[in-house]
Amino acid sequence: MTKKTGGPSTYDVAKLAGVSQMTVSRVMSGKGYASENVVARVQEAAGKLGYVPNRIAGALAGKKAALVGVILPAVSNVVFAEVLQGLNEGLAESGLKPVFGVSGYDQQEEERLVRDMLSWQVSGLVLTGLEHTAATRAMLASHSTAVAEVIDVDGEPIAACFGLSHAKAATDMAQHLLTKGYRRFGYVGCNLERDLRAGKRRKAFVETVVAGGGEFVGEACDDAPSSMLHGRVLTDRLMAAAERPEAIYFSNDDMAAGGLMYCLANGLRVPDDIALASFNGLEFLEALPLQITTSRSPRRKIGLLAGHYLALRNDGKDALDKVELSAELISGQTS
Amino acid sequence: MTKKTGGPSTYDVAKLAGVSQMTVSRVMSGKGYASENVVARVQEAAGKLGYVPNRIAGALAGKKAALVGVILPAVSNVVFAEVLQGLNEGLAESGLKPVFGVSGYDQQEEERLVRDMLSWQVSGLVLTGLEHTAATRAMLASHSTAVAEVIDVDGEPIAACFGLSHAKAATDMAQHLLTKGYRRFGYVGCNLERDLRAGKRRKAFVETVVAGGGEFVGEACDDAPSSMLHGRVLTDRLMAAAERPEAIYFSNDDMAAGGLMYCLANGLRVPDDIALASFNGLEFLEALPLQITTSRSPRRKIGLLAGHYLALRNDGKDALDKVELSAELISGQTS
DNA sequence: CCACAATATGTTTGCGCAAACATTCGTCAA
DNA sequence: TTGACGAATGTTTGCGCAAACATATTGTGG
Repeated sequence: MTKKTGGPSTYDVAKLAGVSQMTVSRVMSGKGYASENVVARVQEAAGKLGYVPNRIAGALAGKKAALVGVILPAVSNVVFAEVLQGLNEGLAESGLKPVFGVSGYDQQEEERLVRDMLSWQVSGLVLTGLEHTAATRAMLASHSTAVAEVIDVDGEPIAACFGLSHAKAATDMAQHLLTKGYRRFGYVGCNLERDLRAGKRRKAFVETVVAGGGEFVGEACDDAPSSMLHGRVLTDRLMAAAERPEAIYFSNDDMAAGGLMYCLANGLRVPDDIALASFNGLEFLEALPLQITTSRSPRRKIGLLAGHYLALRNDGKDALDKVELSAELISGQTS
Repeated sequence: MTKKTGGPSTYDVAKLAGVSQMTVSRVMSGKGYASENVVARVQEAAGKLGYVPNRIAGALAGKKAALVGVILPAVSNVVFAEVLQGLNEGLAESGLKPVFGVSGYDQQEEERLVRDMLSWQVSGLVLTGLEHTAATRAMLASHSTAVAEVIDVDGEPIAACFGLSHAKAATDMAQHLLTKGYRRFGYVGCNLERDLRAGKRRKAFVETVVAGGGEFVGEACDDAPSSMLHGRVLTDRLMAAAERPEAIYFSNDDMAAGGLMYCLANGLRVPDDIALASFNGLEFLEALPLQITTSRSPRRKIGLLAGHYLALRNDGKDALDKVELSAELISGQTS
């Protein structure tokens, strides 16, 4: 008798097809033997009843769910959407299904989400960055779930790690701008307290320009989430200061695009009056009137590697668990 | 004995705390009575063992999972990120956890995802738009899961529906442009085959301008996903045609921003040479050198309403199940 | 000081499935 | 003809939890 639990079960299908529940289970999963006759009868019965297997029960019986938990700081950012896309591709063959959580760049929230994911018995977990609360690390240590940390490699990974050195990307950019002859630098960014990768880039950038004989003359930052509008406002603020920089490094492309809009709207010549550089290399930059100098992060590739890793680990196989990719510096028209 | 199943169970905690499994269950869920002494002992034991409740088992025993499935066409689009944000807020109190799937604007994929979500026994489902395959509708009809369709209201909802009339938004915009004196119109869009809302806007726009004495002189469309870059390229294509429009309606803000970039880069005066209008009212428009005329869609509100609805339904309560919100026309500097 | 409620705990049961272990049947080589 | 093996199916069991149903153990008013 079909309970109010969400639909027919193997019991109902079995009765209708005149076979045992186990046979239904076998036909549905395609594992084990079944005669063509029985397969046909079971499938017909299942179709007639609108049977959908209960994976909750399947996961409980099989002791693990074909789920991977993915915890991202934000979804409004295309960067993470692209990581996700790569992950989906990397996972596609494996039957693993990604389940998302959004931490809002908050380690406490991340901890909550990790606990949640573990409680769903996920067979793999994707985390952003290498910084987590002690409790998060403890939980992960005591569970055997495979963990892949993505985006960043500057730190101590828990286990597998796929990303790039943000410090290096910023250092390269600083070097590039120094080589171009710029000496007086500014920085525009936001969400630095929470977006640790952006913080690492800022730090490396400042250190490199100073070490290279440049001068760091000022910055405009705040804690709001990054956006084009914010980039425009903060660039305005920075340029209003007594000492104007010759070149500005932005926390990311959105902010830099806002900076460019500020320049366009205020008649500043780029790069003669002010040079602009940023990080990510998102596609929308190509739509702007000037190509912004930036570093392209291998976002899709990162997701793909993480997906492959978790798929292999799920099959009990070992897999390449540390890959440092590099960001490609794109010299545009704004520097 | 802790099996290799992913950690300690209530059994282990119970033994360590010297109580029954049921008492552990009660302490963990906070339901039912428990003395302070026992609560403390159980929590200590749970902490010591790193116990994380197995919600798979809980869901099976309780006959339903505290999950809501959310199927969106894309995550790279801020629109959906904002809907998601509202949904999270609407769901926050309820203990329901959203699980996402991305359909890529493909109804077949949506069908697969719905099946998947149902197999996880979700207690609610959020779908985008009102168009689904027959099989999807059949599945939903035979399961008792609450369903909320969001974004669009132009059609026959399965059950609950929270969104806006895209036809009306486009009609309003057409009227607005007619009132402003424009008579020769063009359209730039993409992904129309799949993004049915965009298609509805286009159709209503064309009909309204023609009915209002205007002329529809041409359009540039293709099947790629929408992006600023694409908007720029397609605007170029449209403007290269023999008969140039006085005003262009874009499928959305990204495309329109691309159009604006085209104009800036090619020295076209906006709105004198060409007027631009679009749909969504995303924040990034405020960063652009000119405010683009657009309609603001109540994205967060839509998510919030859907979240509240599903939370109430999950508690067995009835809830407001149809809300048509309206898009606010924002008259910018590009028309 | 008892009756009865409120509180505090324990025991049994079953959710739906699949692993593990039977059992039946047919086929083919010896 | 037999028996041995694989193919095809059935039966039993338990995953971890929580609902349902006991059974103590307190406290409180009459």
